[in-house]
Amino acid sequence: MSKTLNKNYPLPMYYQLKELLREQIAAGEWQVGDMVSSERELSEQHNISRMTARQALKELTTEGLLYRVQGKGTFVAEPKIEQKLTRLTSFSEDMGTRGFDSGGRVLRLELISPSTLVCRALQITPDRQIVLLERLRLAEGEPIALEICHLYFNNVDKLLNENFEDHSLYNILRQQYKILPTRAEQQVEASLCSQREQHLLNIKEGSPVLRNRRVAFSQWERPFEYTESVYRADRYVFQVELGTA
Amino acid sequence: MSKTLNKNYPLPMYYQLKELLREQIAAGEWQVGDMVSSERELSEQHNISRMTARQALKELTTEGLLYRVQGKGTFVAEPKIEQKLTRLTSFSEDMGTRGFDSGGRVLRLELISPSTLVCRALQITPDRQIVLLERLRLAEGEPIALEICHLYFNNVDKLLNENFEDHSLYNILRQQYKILPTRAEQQVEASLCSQREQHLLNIKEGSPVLRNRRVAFSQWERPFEYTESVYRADRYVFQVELGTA
DNA sequence: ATACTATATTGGTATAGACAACTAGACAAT
DNA sequence: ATTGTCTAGTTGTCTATACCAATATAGTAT
Repeated sequence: MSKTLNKNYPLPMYYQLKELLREQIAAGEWQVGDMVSSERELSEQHNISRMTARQALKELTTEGLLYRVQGKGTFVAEPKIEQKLTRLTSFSEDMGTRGFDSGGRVLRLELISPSTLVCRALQITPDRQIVLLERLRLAEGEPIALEICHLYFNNVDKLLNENFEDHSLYNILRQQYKILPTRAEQQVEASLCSQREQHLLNIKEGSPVLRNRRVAFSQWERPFEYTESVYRADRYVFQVELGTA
Repeated sequence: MSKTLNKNYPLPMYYQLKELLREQIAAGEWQVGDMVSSERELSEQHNISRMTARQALKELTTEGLLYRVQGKGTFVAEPKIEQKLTRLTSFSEDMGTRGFDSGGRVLRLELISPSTLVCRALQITPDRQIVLLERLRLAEGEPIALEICHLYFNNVDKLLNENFEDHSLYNILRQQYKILPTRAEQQVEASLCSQREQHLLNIKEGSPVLRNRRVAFSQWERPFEYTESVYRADRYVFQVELGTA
């Protein structure tokens, strides 16, 4: 019994158990794919009925944090948002090449003062310092997108020592900084490329591009990332699912 | 007891009840906002325990078909997809004008033979006839998008008599044809406008546009709509939410 | 080795009942 | 008029129990 739940206190038992499980998973007690305690184990450990433990597990399942297999157990699921966000960029490499996405040349990686736009997006004051990360994304060796990330959280300056050419940003955030992306708001629009973009993306003057602005939120509903991306229109299609997801 | 559930049959009771409720709602037995039977009513009507009825209601709630208010009851929710799809176009009219969206001039409305592309999208054979509906969407009197819908379902030809200038397509489909949009796949890309689009949208030659392809599915997982839209890039931003759905 | 069998464990379904929290309306007291 | 109180009806939480269905494992028979 690692941490007793508070009977007869404002929050329902199943809810307290949900929070506890969430914490334990965030703390790395179980990794993605690991089996968490079974319903019967939880009910004995916390002195609650199996149906109550079950409710907690079931709700965490519909929230996408866990998945269940009859006869086997309940397991920690792959984070949903990362799937969706990477599925976006991975749509760039549908032209034959498999795997080695997440590549890209780092153009800038530095500590800067945020613009007012970025301050609003990240909900911070202008006196904070943020990390700017600019990358050129490649597919089959060809440039396909220009991406400018603005990042802010505790100890964000440590990011300056990370290697973004070999590791994905989100993996680093999750593993080193305990930041779990859980939600994102994104806007997409079309426009023509600037001269700088034209050169970096290796396209003709006046070519159309897809412009992408994204604010990503952590498990604590804090915005930690504001990213502007520019995609070559001739190599990139933005895919959206509405309804089920 | 309108329709008895089949005890000891392959499908669980709560699942049968879910399906029954879905049918009753689709049949218009309850309208959006109406209160459906209470848990105790359902448990008495169908001779099941309250918890079983509760499971059906709760799952339909997480699926977005119902919503519940403690102390009041369980109610029919606004269809989710329509919210999302209309939120897209309604983003066009964020520039002051409220309300009178869904307007637009009908340019074509006729029965045609589908192209192979449309056949694949709608999962039909080329011998079927589909309805083509081309509309110019306006905001503040200005053209903002060109939209070409391809529609196929039973009695699709009746659509030729509908008035699309005053009523929304999805409202007509739901009320007259019992077709509930439940899911859509959508692709967005950027490109330059064609000469025809340039004239209709009243933009300059070589202007960038957002191109949008959408396949929408009914409650029976049948694709009933394939739509290609072209949006003026200077007046339209595509908004996406990732994660919370 | 392969196939079967028994058993234990897991989640899935279902029941019956209890009490809490909340809503809305009726009605009385102020 | 406002406030308080009661009541009936609703969903929310929780317990205790039982059995079913799918899976994993160890042991056994072939």
